[in-house]
Order: sequence, then structure tokens, then C-alpha cells
Amino acid sequence: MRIGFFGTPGFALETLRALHAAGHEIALVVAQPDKPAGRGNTLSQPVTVQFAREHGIPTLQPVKVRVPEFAELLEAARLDVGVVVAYGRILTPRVLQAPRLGCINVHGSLLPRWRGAAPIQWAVLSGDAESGVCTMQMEEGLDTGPVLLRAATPIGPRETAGELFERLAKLGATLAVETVAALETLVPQPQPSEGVTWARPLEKADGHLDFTQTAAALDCRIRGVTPWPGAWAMFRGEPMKILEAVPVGPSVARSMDQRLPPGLIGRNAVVGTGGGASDGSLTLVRVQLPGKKPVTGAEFMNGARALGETLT
RNA sequence: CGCGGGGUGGAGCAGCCAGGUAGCUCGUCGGGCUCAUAACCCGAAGGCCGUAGGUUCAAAUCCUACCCCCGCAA
Repeated sequence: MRIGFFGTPGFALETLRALHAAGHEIALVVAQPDKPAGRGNTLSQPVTVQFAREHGIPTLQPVKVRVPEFAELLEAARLDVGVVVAYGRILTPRVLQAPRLGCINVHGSLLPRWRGAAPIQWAVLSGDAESGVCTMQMEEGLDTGPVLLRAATPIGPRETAGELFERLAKLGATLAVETVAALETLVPQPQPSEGVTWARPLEKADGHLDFTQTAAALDCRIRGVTPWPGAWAMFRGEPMKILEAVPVGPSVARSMDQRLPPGLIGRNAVVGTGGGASDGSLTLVRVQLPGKKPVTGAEFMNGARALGETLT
């Protein structure tokens, strides 16, 4: 198949690599423009573009996709199919119809649950028992297209969004290859109207922990926002990252520290939560102060002398 | 030239602004005590204070350059 690939970040790279390895002709790779990133704001290239360059594949990084010139370029490319994975832009109907078989999308959720930009994070954040990937025939609505193939996977009890991301990227790559191979015989299944949820993009504030919530809710939130935007709480007037924390059960929590008020730091880096001892508490495993390296909860307690202070 | 923090015994930190005795919590080792938990007490070992220069009677501390680590913003 002669494929046009649309995708920008690491999640997309897995699929691009798999399609390439499967022997398909990648006619071009479309990605977001280079952006200044990192310390010093050096210009950085999307990983998919890097891959394309290494393999001599033409690349396209349009600043605007809603212009006729873009659609014309794609029509002229005489593609069999467009594969879209985390491209980061909404494509116009004309672009979607440019390839002979239209465009398919790899999405990191079990549709119709978690349509939208951050399906993986929301699945973890919400405490979902399972997640997965779907391929769908794209249509004008966002993530509303009929599903071609799906694959489910359980979410581990300690799994972070980042870890699930990596697994789903691989699962999605496999599914994309299967979908493309069977594309002309697969029967698209319309998404059910029941069970639709929307995964709005996460923002920095979503990582701000509210210790009046239960330990279980905080656990899901921390894993769901890790590694981005990252969980954090204010400590001595500065935002402290909470890279990893584990909930301790009610009975253990009771014996260690009775009824720590929400946010109060007790012995052994245990932090009080909304449910108090009856719900359990949260133990800080790895945290990071601004400008510092990540440290273990014990190191934090030693160095910062944080016992008895409060996270907000 | 986007903004900013930091490199001090094995770990995490204080000391630096107002130069002059190396500090704290933990760990390690040795004792003691004990009902003893990542939670008792006493003692000990362990540091070219990132590197190279400079200022000074004297530099972890002030000045310059360089190396390395990290946060924010994007």
C-alpha cells in the first residue's frame, strides 16, 4: 500500500515504524512544524520527521492545514490510504478523502469511551480497569468514525499514564498494520451512542493534588498525570513534584499515623488524605523540589526536615 | 542569546548575602539499652567544599572562566 502518514510524537512513531517495517510504501510523512523546545528553546524536530529523514521519506510540516494547497498536495500524492496517529490537527473532509481508501486513525482508548485528545491519561485518572486501542475510519467528527479493529488491555494497579502510553503505542502499531492489511475487507462498525465520554486535554492545573480527596482518588490522579503534566503540590511556597506515591491501606495507616489531616506530612513521608485513617494515606515514594533532582521520600524527609509541615 | 535553581564526608540538606573552628538528618561501623517498629542512648570513622585561575594575612564563602545536574516557560 502507498501510505500517507500523519503523526507527530512518540506515540505515532511506533506505528510509522511498524508500517515501514511491514513493507508498505510510505509516500510521505506529515507532522507538526518544528518547535522551540527544552532549555534554551532550541528548535526541535518531531520524532516522526526524524525517522522519515533517516529513511529518505519526504516530509510535510504545514503551518496551516485548512488551506486548499495542502489538500491538493495530498491529492496529487495518489495515496492508497492515510494513517493518522496523534497528528495534533483536525483534518478537513477534503484531506480525509484525498487517499483512495480515505484515512484511518489509531486512537488510544476503547471507543466510544474517551474520545478526544488525552484518552490514555483519562483512563488511568478515572481508575478504569481496562484500556486499549481502536482503529477507525475517519470522518469529519472528532473520533466518531466507525471502528475497524480494537484491542483491549488491562490497566495495571500501579501503572502510570506514561507506561500505558508505551504499551498502547506498540499495541496500536500492531493494530494499524493489521488494519491496513485487511482494509478492503474490514467492515466498519459504527460506534454505539451509549458510553461516550470525552477526554479533554490535560493542563498543568490537573496535576495539582487536592489532599482532601481520598487516597484512592489521589493515587489514580497521580498515575494519570504522570509523566505529564505531572502531579504536584505546594510545599513551602514552591511547587513540589510528586513523581510516585503509593496508597497505604486503612489498617496500616491507622497503626502508622492516626488521622493525619489532609496534606500533613507525617513520619515516613506519609501524607494525610481526605478520608483520614479510615481511607488510608499516601506515602511519598519519589518527589522533586524545583531545581533539584528527584529524591526518595526518605531523602526528602532527611534533607527538607519536612515532618509536620503541610502540602497544599 | 527565553527565565531560574544547584554542585559541601556514602544519601539528602544547612553554612555563602555581612571571608577566619566543617554543621544537620540519615546511612555505615562499635558499644549500650530494650517491649521495641524506617521511632531509645553513647561513641567512631569518613570531606582536595564541581574544575581552573584571581582578590586577600586568610576563600566553601568575594571575582572571572569552564564543566556537569535540574526546575519553569514553550
